[in-house]
Order: sequence, then structure tokens, then C-alpha cells
Amino acid sequence: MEVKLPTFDSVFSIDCVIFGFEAGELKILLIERNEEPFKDWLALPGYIVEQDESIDDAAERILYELTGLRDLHMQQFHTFGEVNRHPQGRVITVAYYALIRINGQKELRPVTQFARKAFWHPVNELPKLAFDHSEIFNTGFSKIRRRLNYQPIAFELLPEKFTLTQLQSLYEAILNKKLDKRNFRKKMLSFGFLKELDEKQKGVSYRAAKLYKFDKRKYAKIFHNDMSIEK
Amino acid sequence: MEVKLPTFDSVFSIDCVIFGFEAGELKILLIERNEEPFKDWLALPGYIVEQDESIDDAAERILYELTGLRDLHMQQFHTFGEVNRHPQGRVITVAYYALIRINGQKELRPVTQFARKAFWHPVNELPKLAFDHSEIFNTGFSKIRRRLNYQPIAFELLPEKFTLTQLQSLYEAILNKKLDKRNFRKKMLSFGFLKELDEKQKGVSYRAAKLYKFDKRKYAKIFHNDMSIEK
DNA sequence: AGATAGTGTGTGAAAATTACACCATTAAAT
DNA sequence: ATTTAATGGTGTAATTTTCACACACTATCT
Repeated sequence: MEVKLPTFDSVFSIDCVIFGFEAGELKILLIERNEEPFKDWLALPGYIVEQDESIDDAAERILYELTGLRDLHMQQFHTFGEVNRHPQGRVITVAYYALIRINGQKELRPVTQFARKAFWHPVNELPKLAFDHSEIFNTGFSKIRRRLNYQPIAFELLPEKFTLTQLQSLYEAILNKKLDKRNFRKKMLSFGFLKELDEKQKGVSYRAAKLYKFDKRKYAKIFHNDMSIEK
Repeated sequence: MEVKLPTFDSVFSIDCVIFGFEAGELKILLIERNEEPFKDWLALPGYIVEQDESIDDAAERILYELTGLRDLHMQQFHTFGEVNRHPQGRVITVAYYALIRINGQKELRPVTQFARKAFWHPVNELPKLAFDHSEIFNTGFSKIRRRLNYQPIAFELLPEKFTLTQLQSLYEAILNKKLDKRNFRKKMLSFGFLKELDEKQKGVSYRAAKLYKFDKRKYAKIFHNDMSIEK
């Protein structure tokens, strides 16, 4: 009964596409590799899965080790399994994405020697990346663009308190198109999950904008099941 | 320079959720296992990936070996990587789905001894399945339900020539809700990718319905980029 | 006091969605 | 020949959603 499974002489890894938003620009997290192959190249944070950890756990651990970032909600979006992805052998990779607030405080500090450094890079004008990481990035970017239409993922990229203009410019950055201000506000507010605060922006040299919060509880109530579908 | 990659002492596999539509019912393809563990249990068609084949190729091969079916367009939809999914060791599984016309002609005939037989089973009242296959099925089913809203996947389940009533009842089976006949027809026809044929249904004991075809070329023209998104 | 930069607001037209019911056609049964 | 059972096929009005569009207000800086 205790049959031993055949083993698979290959490597199983994780790559992470981590989106952030800063200064009106959408960015992703890259590392500078400190190991062959592709030493000195820029790459997505990624590494090998251990045998006794789930892939979700591995994704968290690996991102932490390479960038110092923790406790993000990462979601897998695709698995890359072509035969010749890696110059040294068969590697199968599950790609994850997350969206987070870029936060000056949280320093990006790799805790392994495998990455020399980690930093944010605008998604426009990405340089060539190691392996097939450009393809992985593109796949991930299309996924979140689509997901933006039916999931409240944008709020994970903004500070807790944000203005409607910030929210709009984030949508514009992800969708890569201009939106109409009045229609955007009307629609966002009509969802009913934005909570208007009694606070205003500070330190700006123009009329201060109202601040809003994303109200998870209301969101959950409103969209208990799904958003779309007609009769 | 030629660093050997560490090997991963684990198994990498594929499971397939194959949807078909027959007699007004949505069905999936199951096999009866002929090997431990879970010998004699019902399961999704699935097996181990070889080292020199891509995961997409593996999915095709495995489905063929277990069921005799070939040349479907399978798409991966999720990777299952919990540590204790398999009683005998670490197994990571990429799950694929496909939608196909069930066709009496094409016999389901496993070509390996690993499956005793393969057969279609209605998605309602699925029995307990081996491993975590029930969870895999559920995940896949939600995916296609969502994808139905923005991709023309339903046509893959119908014969080449179909009636609008058949199309509607398929939508109803997937979405698990009744739709309004007039609105459904109006909407479907308004897309402009259904080609009305000069033919009618035969062999029915009531008024014969017009037959339609899905016109891929027109579909591609109309939806070159994407369907949704507002301004 | 004036320049600057971004905030905040409403309406009307067009399009899409929804609700809703009856006659037409065919084959089989009588 | 007539009836029955089953499904095919069609239109309209009310409602909701989407879209296009422009200007006055406020805070700060000089």
C-alpha cells in the first residue's frame, strides 16, 4: 500500500509581480540579481519552493527574503511550464501578484544575498528582465487590468485615506486611458462603499480635497455574491 | 558557470475538468481509478507531468491517455499547491479545463491501465471524488461561469449547428438560473456573431427551429480587443 | 491682488436592460 | 380531420445606465 511516488527531477519556483502606486505612477517591484544565471540582471522577485511549504506560503516567504516585504495578500495568476524557460534545467513557476501601498517607511531590504537590492520601477519603460520575466509581468498586468472591473483591488494601492482624484488617477494608470472626472466620481460614489471622512488633504497649495476611506464591511454586504450577470 | 539546479523531490501533475453538454445537462468527464491510492474511486482525469514536456503538452497527453480524447483547447485555471494534498507525498497540480461537444461517436476509451473507464457525469449530484478533486472541480466551475460573461465559450459545448433554445438552455445550465427567452435572443443576435443558416432542426415532433452557427471570423472582428470597460 | 492649480458639481441625450404574453408551427394521438 | 402537446418565434414600453460636456470655487503662493 505504501507506494513511493516517483520523484520529479525538476525545480519548482515562484515569481512575484508586486504593484505599487506612487507619485501618480504605477510601479512594480524588481530586484537586482546577485547570482548566476542572469547575474546583475533585473528580475521579478522569485525563488525556489521548499518541499514542506505550500505554494502560497512559499510566495510570502520568498517575497520577504528578497525584498523585506511581508503580509501582503498575494494571489496566484498563472503557472509557466514551458520546457526551456531556464538555461540550467526544467523549472516550473507559479506567478503571484499583489497590490500594495508603497510606503516610504518600509525599507526594501533583501535578507538573502541572492538579491543585491530591491526597488520600485515604473511599469512604463520597463527594462529587459531576466528569464521570461517580461512575459510574466505582461500576463500579470493584463490580469489585474481585467480584475479591476469586478474587484475592489485599487484600494490596496492607495493610502488608507485618499482623495477621489488619487483614486481616479490610479484607475487611469492601470487602464491606461483618461476617464471623465464627473462620471468617475458619480459611479464610484454610487457603489456605496466609499466612506467620506470629516478630514481634508493637508499641505497642498491649492484647495484641499476631501478624504475617503474604502469601507470593507459595506463592500462585503453589497457584493456578497457577485457583481455582474443579467437576466 | 554550469551550476546544477537543486532538484525538487516532489511530483508535479495535471488534472483536467472537461465540460460537456448533453440532453440539456451540463456534464464533466470522470474516470474510475485503477490504482492506489483511491483505487476504484471516481476522479478527474489527471496524471504526472514528464520532465521533457511543457505543462500544456502534458495536459493534452494525459487527457488522451486517460479518456481517448484529443485536440481540445485546454486552458489552465489554477495551481493547487497545499502540502498535504496527496497521501503519499508532495504533489503540486496544475488544473486545466476545456469545454467540448459530447459526441456519441467519439468513444471514451482509456489507453492506459491507470483508468478503468471514463464517462460523462452530470455536474449536479457529483459523487465524492478522489483527493481534493471536488475542490478543483468547484474552482473550475466558478471560473467558467465567470468567463461565460466575456468569452464565447458556450459554443464549444454545442454542436456546430444549434438552435437558440439549445444555446439558452446551456447558459441556464452554467449560470444555474432561468433566463428570459425574448431578451436572451435579442441580446445574442445583437452581438452579430451568430450566423443564421437556411436549415432547420429535423426529427422533432414539434415546430422545427432555425439552426445557427457561431461565426468565429465575425467574432474576432467585433471583439478584436476586449469587451468591457467604460469611460 | 492676482496667478496658479486642483476641487467639486448637474443635466440632458442616447443606449442598454428589463418585464412581460400570445400566436404559429409541427408531429403524434385520437 | 381534429385535437393535443410541445416548442418556436416575435415587440413594446418603462426603467436604468452610460455618456458627453463646462464653469465657478478655494487655498496657497507671490
